[in-house]
Amino acid sequence: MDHYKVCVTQSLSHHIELNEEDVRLLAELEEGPTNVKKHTDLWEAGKPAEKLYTLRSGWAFAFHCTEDGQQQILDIYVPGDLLGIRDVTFEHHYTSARMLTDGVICPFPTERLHHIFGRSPKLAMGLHAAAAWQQMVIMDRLVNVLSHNAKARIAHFTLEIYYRLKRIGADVENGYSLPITQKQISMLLGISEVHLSRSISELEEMNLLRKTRKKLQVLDIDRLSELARFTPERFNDELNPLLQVW
Amino acid sequence: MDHYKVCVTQSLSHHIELNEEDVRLLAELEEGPTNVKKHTDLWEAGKPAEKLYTLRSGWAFAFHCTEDGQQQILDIYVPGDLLGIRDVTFEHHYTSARMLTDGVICPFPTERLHHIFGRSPKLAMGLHAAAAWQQMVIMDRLVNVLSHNAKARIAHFTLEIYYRLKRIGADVENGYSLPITQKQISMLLGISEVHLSRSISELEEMNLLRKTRKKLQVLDIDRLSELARFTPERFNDELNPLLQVW
DNA sequence: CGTACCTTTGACGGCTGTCAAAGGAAGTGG
DNA sequence: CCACTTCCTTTGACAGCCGTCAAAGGTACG
Repeated sequence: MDHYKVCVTQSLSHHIELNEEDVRLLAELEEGPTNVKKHTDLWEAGKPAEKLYTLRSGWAFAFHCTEDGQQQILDIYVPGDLLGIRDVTFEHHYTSARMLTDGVICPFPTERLHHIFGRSPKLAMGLHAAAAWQQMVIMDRLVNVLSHNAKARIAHFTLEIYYRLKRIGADVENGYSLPITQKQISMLLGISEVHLSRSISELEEMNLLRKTRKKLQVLDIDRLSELARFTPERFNDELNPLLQVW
Repeated sequence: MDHYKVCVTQSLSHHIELNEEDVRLLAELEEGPTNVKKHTDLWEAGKPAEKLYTLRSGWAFAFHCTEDGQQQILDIYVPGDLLGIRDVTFEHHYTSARMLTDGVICPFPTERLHHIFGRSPKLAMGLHAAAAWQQMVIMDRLVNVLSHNAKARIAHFTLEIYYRLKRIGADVENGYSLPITQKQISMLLGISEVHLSRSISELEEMNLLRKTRKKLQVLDIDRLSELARFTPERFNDELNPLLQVW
């Protein structure tokens, strides 16, 4: 059986080793791949949390709507990410989520999660580890915003995406595509659109990176890492060996 | 059996309903309550993640040490919190953690977690839900920092602690004790110590809250909530009914 | 080809950071 | 119990990073 025909296996294989039986169980539970268009809503804040999704290809983002109609970007998803693990243990969605590009998703109905927990402790642990990994990324982003100025925040963001894409085997050496607007980046980083534009220009003049409308290239990873105090070891997501007992 | 003799039951009972058997299993696995002094280190960044802890009483915090010897506060723990769920799926601790006050903790060895996952899907789900709840709180804090100025951040922080303490049955109406320094609060909120002090004064002049050295009192919860765009429903942590199948 | 959206640039103001010092509160040792 | 030290909080002065407003230039899309 081709493991990667089951979408969620890609996400979980970062954390646990899957055997044939695990893959069979997941295949039973997961719904087939679905094509989704750019701007498709995956879920909406306040609605029941009925599914989680594997993002097989394409980008997506999570957001809040503020009362004045603006949307506050909260999170960004790249191919291979597991979407909605946070929301799915609550009765209602905490965020809304929408596709940034065309893509392929594999839905996984919430109520089938208890089959995972009931029939395969290892898979349950893998899911839990994936959630913990996501929490670490968010924590890392919080630290970034709490302690860095605009240029360092941009450097950190650049490297976070760089390593997340590298983790799923993408070619990032010659720049990676970044299908979000500067307005959206500015919200992720807590700075204004205008100041973001200026700060990116400064980083380009320093020869640290180069950004075009839809692409971002890392030019000097060492100086970027120093500026953002970014250590990629955090992204190593080996499961604690104390938990690997099966 | 008195459920609350097993510390971790208090934390998990927010998310799932525990029966006698669940409590017995947890009692088997948990180590007994231990008194810890103020300033005691619970764990250290980089070291193996060997235990998670229930904080039965007392306050604690998680932090990073920066190269210049400063410490960046990342998270704050109140009585009843489950400490280290994030770290425990990784081989090494991502953060350090230290007691803010004297307290009582119940250690839970990491390697026994697989007994939870192996023998009780419900408890495993409860643990997972507790982790997801913590991630929601962090996300909420990230949104706070991304979109609010100093005064609104302080209002948000005030309310976050208010509702977290209320959730565990503390009396918060007449003010709650807050055993952390303004320097530490300023790091949690991403503003300078000096500016924090000034902004608190402004909030006091507006009659929204009152802060003394070790106490914080909410005076006008409606206006505070409006200022911080804080909606306490997020802190309702009922498990998704789609997952309650046992 | 025209419109809508995205990015850049300029000007200006203000929120916030830094430096410095003073006043309190708490903890320590005699 | 008091003197002393240390830590915490507050206040003032000043600079600067960053937000807002506005408009122009560029790009994508129908």
